[in-house]
Amino acid sequence: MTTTILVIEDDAAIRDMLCFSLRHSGFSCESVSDGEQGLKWLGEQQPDMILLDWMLPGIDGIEFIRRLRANEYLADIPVIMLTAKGESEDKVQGLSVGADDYVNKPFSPPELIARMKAVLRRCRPPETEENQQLEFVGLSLDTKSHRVSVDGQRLDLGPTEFRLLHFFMKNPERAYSRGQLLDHVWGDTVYIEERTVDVHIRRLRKALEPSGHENLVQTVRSVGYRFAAD
Amino acid sequence: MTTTILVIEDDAAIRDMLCFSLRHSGFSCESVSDGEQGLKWLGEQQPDMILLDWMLPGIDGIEFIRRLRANEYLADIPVIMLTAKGESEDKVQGLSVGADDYVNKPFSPPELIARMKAVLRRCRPPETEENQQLEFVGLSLDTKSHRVSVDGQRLDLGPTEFRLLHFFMKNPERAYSRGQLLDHVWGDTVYIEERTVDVHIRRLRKALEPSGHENLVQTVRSVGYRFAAD
DNA sequence: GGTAATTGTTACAGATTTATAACAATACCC
DNA sequence: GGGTATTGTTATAAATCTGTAACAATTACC
Repeated sequence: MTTTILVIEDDAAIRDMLCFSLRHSGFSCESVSDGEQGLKWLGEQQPDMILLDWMLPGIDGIEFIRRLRANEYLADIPVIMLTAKGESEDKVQGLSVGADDYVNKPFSPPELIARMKAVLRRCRPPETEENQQLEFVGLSLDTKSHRVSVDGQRLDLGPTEFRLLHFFMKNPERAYSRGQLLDHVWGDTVYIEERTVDVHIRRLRKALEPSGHENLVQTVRSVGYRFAAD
Repeated sequence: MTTTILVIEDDAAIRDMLCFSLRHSGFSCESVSDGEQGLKWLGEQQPDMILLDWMLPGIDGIEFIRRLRANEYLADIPVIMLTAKGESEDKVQGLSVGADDYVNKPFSPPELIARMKAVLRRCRPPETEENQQLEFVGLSLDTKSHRVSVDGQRLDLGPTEFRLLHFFMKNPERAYSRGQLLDHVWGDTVYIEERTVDVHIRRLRKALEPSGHENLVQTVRSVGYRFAAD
C-alpha cells in the first residue's frame, strides 16, 4: 500500500530532488511542472497528497488550491504548500485558502517527511484508530481512556511508557531495534539517543511489575526488545 | 563495525574540527576539500555517510549530489548538507532536498551528531528487513521475533550462534569452510582466527542439544562444517 | 601401533551490551 | 509563579558475549 504524492513544482531540479527524496522514504511520487498539468493529472488519478509550490507560472498555488477545493472529488486531498520565503502574510493566506500545512524552503527532508506523515495521519479516515481495546495476557489497554489495567487494577504509566506499551501490544512477539522503536513510538522528527530507549523500557517494566507477569518486555541481546508473554 | 564518514569541505579549519568531533564520537572519518576529490575517493571506497559542504570550489554541493544520485552504486549513501547562513537564496536552497538532511552553519557538534545518527538509523536497514520463518526437521527459526524453537520449546542462543544457525538453515545440506563461514556469518571485514569458528560451532551444538536431534551440525573433515539432518 | 593432522572442549581475559540510578532540562498543572 | 511530573542524557555497575590459547580427543595414514 504505497502512498502516492503529486509534486507540483516548476523548477525541474527541485522537482527531481524532491521525487528522489520521497521515493527514498518509501513514497510513490509523480511530478508535474505547473498547475494546468496538475489539474489534468488529477483528472485521471488521485494521489494521497499534493506537494504544491507556492510560486507557479500560470495558475499559482493559491488559485490551484481554490480550484481543488471546489471539486468534490478532489477537495479532501491534503495539500502541503512549499513557500520560498517565510513571509507570514503568505503563510496565513496559504493556510486560509485551505492548505493543510506549509513548509518553508529551505527545509530539511526529515522535517518535510515528518510533516507529511503528520498531515496524512490527521487527514486519513480515523478508521480503527478510534477507541481500541487491546488485550494481552490479562493486560488491557484502552486507547480512548488512555488507561492500562490488569484484572481491573489500574497501572500508572507515563505518556511515553503508554505509547511504548501501546506499540508493543499492537505488535507483540516481534523484536524491534532501538532505532525502530524510536521511529514508531517517538516519531520521525526527533533526534534522540538510542540508549534513551533502554531507560524507557526500564520505566515500562517497572510500571508493569504489579501486573504479576514476569518478563513481558524482553531483551533481545544485540538486537533490541520484544513484547511477549514468555 | 565502525561507521565511516566522508567529509567534503573546503575550509581546512572546519574540516579538521569536523573530523575531530566525529572521531571523538566513534566514527571513522575521511576528508577531502572539494567535489572532484570526493568523487575520486568514492570511486575507491564507500562511506556510510557523506557530510557535504554546500559552497565548494569547482563542483558545488548541488551538482555533487546530482552526480552521486545518478550513480547506482552511490545513490543510496545518505548525505547531510552543511549550509552557511547567508546562502538562503530560495531557489538554490530548495535543492538541498536532495540531501537526507541539512544543517546550518554554525552548528553545534552534538546537534550534528544527533542528526547523523537519526539519518543513519533511517537509512540503514533499507526495507531489506527479511522476516522469514525457517523450518528444518522440527527446528524453527523466526527472524521477526528473533527466536528459535523445537516443538514449541524455546532454545537459547547467543547472537553469533543465532546468526550461524540462521545461515545454516538458509543453506543446509552443504559444506562450508571456516573461511566461508567467517565471511558469511561474521562479515568479510573482520580478521578472526579460523579456529574460532570451531568454538562457535561447539556452542551452537550445545545450544541445539535439547532439540533431541543428533548431529545436526556435522563436521566435514579437512573441509569445514555442514548443517543437515543426518 | 605410531605419528601427524585435524577437531573437540574448556577456561578466561577482554570487549561489548544492557540495567540502573542520578541528574538536569523541560513541560505541565494549579 | 511555584511545584510536580516527565523526559532525555550520562555515568557506572552488572550481565553477557567473544576470541584465543591450551590441551584433550579423534581421525587418517603409513
